[in-house]
Amino acid sequence: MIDRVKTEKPKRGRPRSQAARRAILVAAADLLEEGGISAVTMEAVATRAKVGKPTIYRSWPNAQALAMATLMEADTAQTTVQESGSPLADLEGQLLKVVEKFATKRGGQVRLMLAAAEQDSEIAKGFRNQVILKSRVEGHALLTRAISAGDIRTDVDIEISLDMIYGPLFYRVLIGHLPLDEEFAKGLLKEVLRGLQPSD
Amino acid sequence: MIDRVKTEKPKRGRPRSQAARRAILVAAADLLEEGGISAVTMEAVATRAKVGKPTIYRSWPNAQALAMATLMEADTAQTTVQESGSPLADLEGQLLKVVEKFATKRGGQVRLMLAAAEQDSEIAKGFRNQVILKSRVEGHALLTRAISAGDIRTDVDIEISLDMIYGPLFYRVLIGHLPLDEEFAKGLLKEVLRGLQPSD
Amino acid sequence: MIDRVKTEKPKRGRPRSQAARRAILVAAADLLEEGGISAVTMEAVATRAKVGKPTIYRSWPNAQALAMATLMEADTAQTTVQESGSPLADLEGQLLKVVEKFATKRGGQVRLMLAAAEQDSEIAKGFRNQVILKSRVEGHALLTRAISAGDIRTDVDIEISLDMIYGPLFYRVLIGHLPLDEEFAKGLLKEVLRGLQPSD
Amino acid sequence: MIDRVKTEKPKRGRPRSQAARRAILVAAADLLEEGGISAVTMEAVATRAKVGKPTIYRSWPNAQALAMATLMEADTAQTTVQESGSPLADLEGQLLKVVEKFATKRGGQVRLMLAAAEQDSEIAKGFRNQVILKSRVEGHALLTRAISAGDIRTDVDIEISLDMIYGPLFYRVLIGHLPLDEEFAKGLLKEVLRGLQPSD
DNA sequence: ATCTAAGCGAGACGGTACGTCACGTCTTGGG
DNA sequence: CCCAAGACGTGACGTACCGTCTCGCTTAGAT
Repeated sequence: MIDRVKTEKPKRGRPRSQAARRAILVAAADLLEEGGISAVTMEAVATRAKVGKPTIYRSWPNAQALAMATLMEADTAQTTVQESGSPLADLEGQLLKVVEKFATKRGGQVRLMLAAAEQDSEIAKGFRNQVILKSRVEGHALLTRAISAGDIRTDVDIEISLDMIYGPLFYRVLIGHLPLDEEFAKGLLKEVLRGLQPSD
Repeated sequence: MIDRVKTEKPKRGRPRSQAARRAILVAAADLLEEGGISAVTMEAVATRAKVGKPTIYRSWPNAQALAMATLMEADTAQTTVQESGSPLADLEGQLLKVVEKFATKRGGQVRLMLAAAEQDSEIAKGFRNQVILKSRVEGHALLTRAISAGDIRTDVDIEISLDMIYGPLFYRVLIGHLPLDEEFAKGLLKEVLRGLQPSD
Repeated sequence: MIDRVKTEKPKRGRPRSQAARRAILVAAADLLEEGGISAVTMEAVATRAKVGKPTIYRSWPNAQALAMATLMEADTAQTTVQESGSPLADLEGQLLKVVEKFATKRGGQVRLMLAAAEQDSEIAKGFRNQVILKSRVEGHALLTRAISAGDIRTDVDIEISLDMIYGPLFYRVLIGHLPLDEEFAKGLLKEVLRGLQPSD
Repeated sequence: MIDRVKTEKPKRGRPRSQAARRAILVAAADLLEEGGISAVTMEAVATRAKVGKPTIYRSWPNAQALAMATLMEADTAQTTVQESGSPLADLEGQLLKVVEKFATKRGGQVRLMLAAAEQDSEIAKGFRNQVILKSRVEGHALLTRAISAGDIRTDVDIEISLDMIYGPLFYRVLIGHLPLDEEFAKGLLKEVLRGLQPSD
């Protein structure tokens, strides 16, 4: 709570209430948990947070944006990566983290209901980038390091490889035809790496 | 336990109008194309199809179900694959068909908005099975044939392999971080097969 | 009470008409009793009477007409008048009968909800004539006889007098500002007659 | 210091729009005039008044209540009586006013369709009190004054007398068996008074 | 120490769509 | 050849949220 940065704006008038913002996000998160994405209505959030609707609209343009923001908020705590060992070991570690994150009901199914959100709005893109593609971006770095380390052929298409790793994860989360668990993640990685490793 | 099959339905009363059913689906499809999933409202469909709302509700329980049914209906026209050549060649052919199907804006983006539908309802499952998993099921057969033909190692995990093939496709469709095109599909298949083929 | 005399023999196809009619009226009467006039819907009657809606429409043009017919039907049993003693005594007797008839909840309040029915349709007029004005017509005869008998002045306006007698009854039934009971009926008649009787 | 009285309601939130309320009542009145009571539908009123349906429901619980309120509103414009002359003369004046009010097609027939409204709801009672019983209450005062003035016997039952005066009026309005006009009102009053006046 | 602009909770506003109900008509197939 | 069953188009119902707009009040930085 430092945030004491000198802002250039004059910023007159009463500042936005941080308490209100927090209450809104908490209320939205509760509703999300209880009734899924469709339960996060402005009316319900306002009532539960004991906040006026305009106060919500001052910070989020519509209900969907608020829901996404709620999901992203809940996601920011999740950062710790281990960073030790070889790149491929790190990759497996990160994959297991992703599995863990999305294997729970509300951590997975519910938040991914949102994956296919209606529009290409800025907030939707932000959601995708932060919640869904973050791991892929991390994987990109790991894969690059693995190439440098000689663990992977130099001629692989990194983008395709990344999709081969992360695509199946979200495929299972979204479609749910088969369970998403550690065993699957490990098997997947093994199978993918078999094709990526140097043949000699 | 199970209801004894007394279901020789007498089928009394006036039968459902096929003309109405067709008009509804056409209207819904048009609206879907024009304004996306959120344009498929019962009111609009009823008006456009010149049909009473109760007539729609008699066949579909809510707007979302109708939208899904519309997508599934449009999907049944899908041509069956060629079935010539080797299993792996057939697999590539089928993959390209899937790409073609989802690469269009309305054929892809729009219909997959629905991928992450709200509930585990029967209709949602049907949608997933028919529209999303159908290709995967076909792929299963092809992969099995490829194993029999000796084109693929006998010890591969078929489920994981299938996810490695189809997962990335839907990953790109849903998240849209990179384009879904023929080149990607071919490169993906090549990379996947490299890991699956016998080492000799 | 028994009208199930010779319905045993099969009729090989044709006239179920009277049974249907009776079933409809019974169902309508039941619904009227249970939920008031607004409960008498064609759908409910058809379902309860196990009769097709068109069968009802064949006999009554709409739901309101059916409801009125139901009320009229129930009213026809009511005929017995005493016809003894002087005209004025008979008048009091008849008045008490009317009070009794409308003092019950469903016999009064409910059926008179209909008094102010929507239109001047033929059926509505019939209802008014039979259920509401029947007693007034009887009263007309009694008053005429009373004049002949010298119990009432010869110069009274009979129509006004009748309205003075029956108007207050329905006024209380409809508006309900004060109870409709024997005491009121007797007091009313006494007061009215005081003005009508010869002054000498 | 000054004890602040806290009796007033805080009355938070945006106040109800009087413009909307007026527009609704005007629209309802117009529809009532044009198509009778059944034309006063929430949809039609909302459309014509350019008002959202919930705005109407915020003030009236259902269509019937709105229709009654419309009639009552239209009734408040009613001119107060003259108040000069003797009580009995005043009574006649008031009676003629009532006749005038209900003799018109829309001022009478239409508004009295409502007399027998479905339920004992608060709004229905209010309607009865204001539109139908108001004149009776005024009549009560006049009759009491007439007794004090010695124009009427002291032993009459006032309630019965009032019903004898006003009952026939509404009887004719509701049932319509005979016309409601000045002549009738005057004749009625004369006949009633004949019984009420002192015999000497 | 005031002024005053912006934020606050509350809630009414005009809308749109919902899903239900009953209407009165039409269309089957079984008795 | 009826007639029960039930689907049809119509249209109003009353509800839920939407996103916007007053209200009368804080609140806190600028005057």
